[in-house]
Amino acid sequence: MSPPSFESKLNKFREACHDLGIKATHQRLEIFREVAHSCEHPDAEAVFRGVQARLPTVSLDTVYRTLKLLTELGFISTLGHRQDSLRFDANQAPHHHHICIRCGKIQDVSSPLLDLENVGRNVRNVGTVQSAQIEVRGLCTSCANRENVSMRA
Amino acid sequence: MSPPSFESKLNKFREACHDLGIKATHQRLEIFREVAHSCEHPDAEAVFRGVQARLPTVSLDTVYRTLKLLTELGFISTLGHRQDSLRFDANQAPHHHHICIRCGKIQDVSSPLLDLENVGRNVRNVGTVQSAQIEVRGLCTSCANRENVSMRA
DNA sequence: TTCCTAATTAGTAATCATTCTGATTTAGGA
DNA sequence: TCCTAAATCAGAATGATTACTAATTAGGAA
Repeated sequence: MSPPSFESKLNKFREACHDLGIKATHQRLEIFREVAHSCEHPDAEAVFRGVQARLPTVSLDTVYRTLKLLTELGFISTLGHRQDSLRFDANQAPHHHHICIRCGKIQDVSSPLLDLENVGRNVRNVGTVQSAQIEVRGLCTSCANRENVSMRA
Repeated sequence: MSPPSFESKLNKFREACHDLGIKATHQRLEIFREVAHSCEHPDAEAVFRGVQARLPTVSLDTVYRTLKLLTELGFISTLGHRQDSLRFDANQAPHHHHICIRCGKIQDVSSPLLDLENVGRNVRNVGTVQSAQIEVRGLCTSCANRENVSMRA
């Protein structure tokens, strides 16, 4: 990320803190800086090590809390989604998954537009393609209907 | 999955065991059956509970080992991939990821063909789309080059 | 600048999915 | 049937993450 773009993000973060009544602490700013300046898609431990160079007394706990906060505020995001546990599937036909963000239901989705060749054509410059998994998140039809009903009430 | 199709898979599994010199134990067959007959995309714990009804002394460890084996042999697959630790990303522009299966390097990939609207059109029947994450796995360019060199040697 | 309170720290411990260990059992070929 | 490596079992260990406590620090409004 380029420096000017980071500075504007930093200011937005300060504003968001102000609006929410939470404090823009050194730790929070440094942790944001660490993630923003890394191209490595670091994990919490790596962020911790990076921030430690500038704030030697920072605690791992603060790093975890702050990464969670930044994610919730939409300033950073996670790669993939947290998996409480790995799930298995005996359907060996090529397909992808739709995961309901309300009830957690997982449905199989197949689509020629999302097939391996199509993905491969779009990824050629970064490397080879062996597999592609698409995780779509949203409301399943029953949760979406329930939402519509409650909105009308 | 329909019963006849499962029986043929079961036979293929027996054959594969024979070919590889590994044993087609009750536990393995029952664990395979459990995943194949479930439409719930179960996790290891759920498979364990299901198999326990038929094999009361089965251990959780065996379930984990067998699910791993079945995955390696290509009889089942996992939803997404195991994350040792969650990784973070400050790039908030819509993009996806290419993960090198050799060195683990993660690269950002963006493509209009893989954007949210396009995905949404293909998923309309199962629910709404809020976000879509694509994880492409393969070799990064440097690992692919190294592979080509060693193949020529 | 002062003050109030949120935030941080250190250190410990809980949690939960997963994997390892060491002893015991068993599949399946001879 | 017998034998042996492979597989299983029960329980302990591991590793990421989260939580707790009590004491300390520091943001930021007045």
